[in-house]
Amino acid sequence: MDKYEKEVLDLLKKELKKEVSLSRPPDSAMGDYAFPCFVLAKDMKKAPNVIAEELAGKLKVSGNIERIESKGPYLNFFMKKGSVASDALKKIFKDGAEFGRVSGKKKVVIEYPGPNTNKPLHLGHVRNMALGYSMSRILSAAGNNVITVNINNDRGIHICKSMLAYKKWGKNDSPEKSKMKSDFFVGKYYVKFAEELKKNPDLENEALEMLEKWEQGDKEVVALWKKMNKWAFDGFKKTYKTFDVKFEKEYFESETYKKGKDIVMDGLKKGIFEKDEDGAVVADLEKEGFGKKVLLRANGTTVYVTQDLFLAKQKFDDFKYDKSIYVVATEQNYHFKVLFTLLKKLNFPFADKCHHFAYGMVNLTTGKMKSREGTVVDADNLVDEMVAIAKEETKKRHKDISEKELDKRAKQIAMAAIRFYLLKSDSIKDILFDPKESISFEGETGPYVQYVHARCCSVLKKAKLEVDAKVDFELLKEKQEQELVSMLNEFPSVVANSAKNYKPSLITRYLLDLCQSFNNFYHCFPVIQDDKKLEKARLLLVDCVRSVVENGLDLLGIEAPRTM
RNA sequence: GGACCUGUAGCCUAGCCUGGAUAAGGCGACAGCCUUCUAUCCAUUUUUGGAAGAGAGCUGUAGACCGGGGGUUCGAAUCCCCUCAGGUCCGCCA
Repeated sequence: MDKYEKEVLDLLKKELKKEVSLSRPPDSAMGDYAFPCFVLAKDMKKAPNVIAEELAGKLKVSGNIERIESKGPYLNFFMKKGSVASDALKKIFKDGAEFGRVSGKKKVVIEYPGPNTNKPLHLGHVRNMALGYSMSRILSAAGNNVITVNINNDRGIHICKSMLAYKKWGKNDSPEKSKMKSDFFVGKYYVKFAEELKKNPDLENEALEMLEKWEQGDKEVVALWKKMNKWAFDGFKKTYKTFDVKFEKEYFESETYKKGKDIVMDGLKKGIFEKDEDGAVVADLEKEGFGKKVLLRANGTTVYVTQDLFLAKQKFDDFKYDKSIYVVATEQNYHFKVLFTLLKKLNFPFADKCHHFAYGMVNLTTGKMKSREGTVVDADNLVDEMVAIAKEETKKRHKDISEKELDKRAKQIAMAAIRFYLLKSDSIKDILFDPKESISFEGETGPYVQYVHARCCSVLKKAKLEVDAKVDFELLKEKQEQELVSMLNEFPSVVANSAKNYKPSLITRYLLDLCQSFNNFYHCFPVIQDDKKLEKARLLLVDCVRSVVENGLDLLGIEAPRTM
């Protein structure tokens, strides 16, 4: 709540002797705040529009309130434009990159993207990375100490499948020899396995045998595993660099998959879990609606959820977090519900600090992505393709641009297009990845927002005047200007809301609205002009828009270009 | 069989948590604006047609009884119940 809202509320409270809440009128021309009078109708035994009218007459304007009007059952408050603009723009100008950020000490651990080492990162991981990256920035802006961790699923039957295929058909080939990015090289054999499996179903058993050998520490199998995992990791590293993803700590399933047993045994002792007739340890989650869940197999080995129990505790021991966020697809909703329920049953103090940040699947226009069938868009290929298109578009507009500058701009634009596209809709929803639409540089896209930033920079550069906050704020009296000011003012609460609800899409949405509003203003009124006083005021406004756009894009992991 | 999620103009989405005024944006369609270039002209002006877009611009119009039904409420896209459709999951795989 800002001080203006408080001022209005105080005035109402004084008159009504009770707490009420305000809303926003649908159109800024109808006022800055509105008080719907329905809530008073019963007590006062009067029609809401009568109450509104009476209040409008009774309430005395003061302070920053300019006037009060009744409109039907609503009481609308208009604030003094000059003081709102003065407060907002001065603060934005002064705070710069800090505007919208608050300080705090809470520790948040965020885990993503959790790759499997049997294939390269694909479009699904790209959404994961875009969300994880942006979410960590948003949380950090909202005053959290954010720690990024990654869990590598580097062992298991799926890993053995690509290993087996390489062993059988790889003929000692290597990424270097075949001039392939190393994780793509590994992925090739995962696809190969699936193809061969159709002809020879027995391969499934061979892979299982290999897994057993791996678990027994068979030298040859472990050596192959190390070799192929290194290829996978080397490839991932390059992709992470493209997406600017870094981790404070990495966990490896190969090192933790046997752990968690103690936790389960302890739970068994305390009677939280039970043994079934086959000797497996199970948790009865019928009451919660999750059925019976095996935690230790009859042979005493752990399962997926057991390992995650251990990792949750490990992460807490490592970081003593206030919040632990898992960025994992919605497919695993059930798994995380079970995991968190188990943590609660085990009375871990961090049980209710865990949050599954779920995101929907990315489907292709051609159907569902299946890495086994090779119908995926790989992260690296996607980036390459987008960069190529951005290059072409940029070339069209700048005939004599240097190759180096072109590369830089194209990459900036391509990454913005990808990130923005994946962040703009609610993360819970499945999205359809339409390559054609995603590469469009018109409409609700990252490049559109970037363009506004470039445009602001261009105006500021062309103007001969120095930008400062010593301007006559009363001059910003056009509707478009006031709307911009009030939108800029909202940025901090948008950031807070976005962090609280884990919704990066609120930032994208806000930026689109702001940019549209700015383009409208820019189109209607000249900034650079003979009236230097007005020019100065507008320049400050432009600079504040630029600043907020930059801050907003930063939260999405998108660079704000000075030129495009 | 059970659990969870999603259904909003032709298409893609926002709003749902925290109920409030006319359901907001984008794509596509249609109609315009602005700038430049070009064609028509001896020249100017006007008109018209074409092309490109200010560093990737703007405005307007048409298009939705918010999947359907019921309930709560002064008031429901929003909350509750039922129902239909789509998706995902429910393994001693990870």
